[in-house]
Amino acid sequence: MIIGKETPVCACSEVHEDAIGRVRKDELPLSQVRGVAELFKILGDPTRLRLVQALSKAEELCVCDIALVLGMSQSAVSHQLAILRQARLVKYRKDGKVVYYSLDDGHVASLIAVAVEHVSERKL
Amino acid sequence: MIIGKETPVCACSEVHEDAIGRVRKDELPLSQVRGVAELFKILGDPTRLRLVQALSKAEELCVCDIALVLGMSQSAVSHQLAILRQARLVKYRKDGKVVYYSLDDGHVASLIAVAVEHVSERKL
DNA sequence: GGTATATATGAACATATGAACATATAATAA
DNA sequence: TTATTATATGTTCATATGTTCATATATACC
Repeated sequence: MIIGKETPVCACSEVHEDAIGRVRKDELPLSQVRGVAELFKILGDPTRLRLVQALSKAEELCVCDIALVLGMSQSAVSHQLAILRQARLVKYRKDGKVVYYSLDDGHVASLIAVAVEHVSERKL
Repeated sequence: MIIGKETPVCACSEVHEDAIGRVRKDELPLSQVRGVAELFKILGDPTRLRLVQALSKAEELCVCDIALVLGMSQSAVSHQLAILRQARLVKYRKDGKVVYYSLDDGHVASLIAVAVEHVSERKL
């Protein structure tokens, strides 16, 4: 097996140069790959997915609302919101003691829509 | 804090009934939420993302090709392919000793495209 | 000031995850 | 048959993750 471009580790002869060339032509820069992977990873948790989904339906929700809708503790919700905040998937607005969260971007909702469609269309 | 619909755990009075009602109206069934989350989770790893991305550029690639392009060991590639297979994101075709993998579905490629767009458009 | 409420954060814990290594399977060739 | 090649799988290990509990911060009210 050949690791990377230089180090020969195996004698794998089944290499398809043309296909490999096509793939190498438009590889995403690693920074983008990492960014995209992180986005998917964040959405790859049922709790956060439901949270984002809830926010996409309501204009905005306070932490208390979210905890109620998702049936989770305030602490758990707050932790997840912190993660979504760091990834800038949500934005927030403070009104007195209450903090209202909303989606920061429409892209995320459409991402989920495409994913739902894909999952729904699966033939068993 | 109120957990679920019944159990009062806190005296949170900042509940917005109307917004909550709207959210509850079209909640995704849990099975779909899980399915979508799993899809995102699988794509939420830089290695697998690069793998899928590579497959979306080439028609098909053998395991050896993938290992070469991604600079990984055959074993690591095979493990990741097993995960993608289980999730039915890829399909394969055997030709003698060689196994050729390809994307099972165009949706996945477009999912990634949307995500790339989202990540790219981020203002710093 | 002090108290209550809404949210945030830190620590601890159990579980999940990805990589590395060794080994197993399957197919071809000799 | 044995040897070789391409791929698959099992195991181990270090690390990451989500939740819970306890506590901290911030704002409003008395």
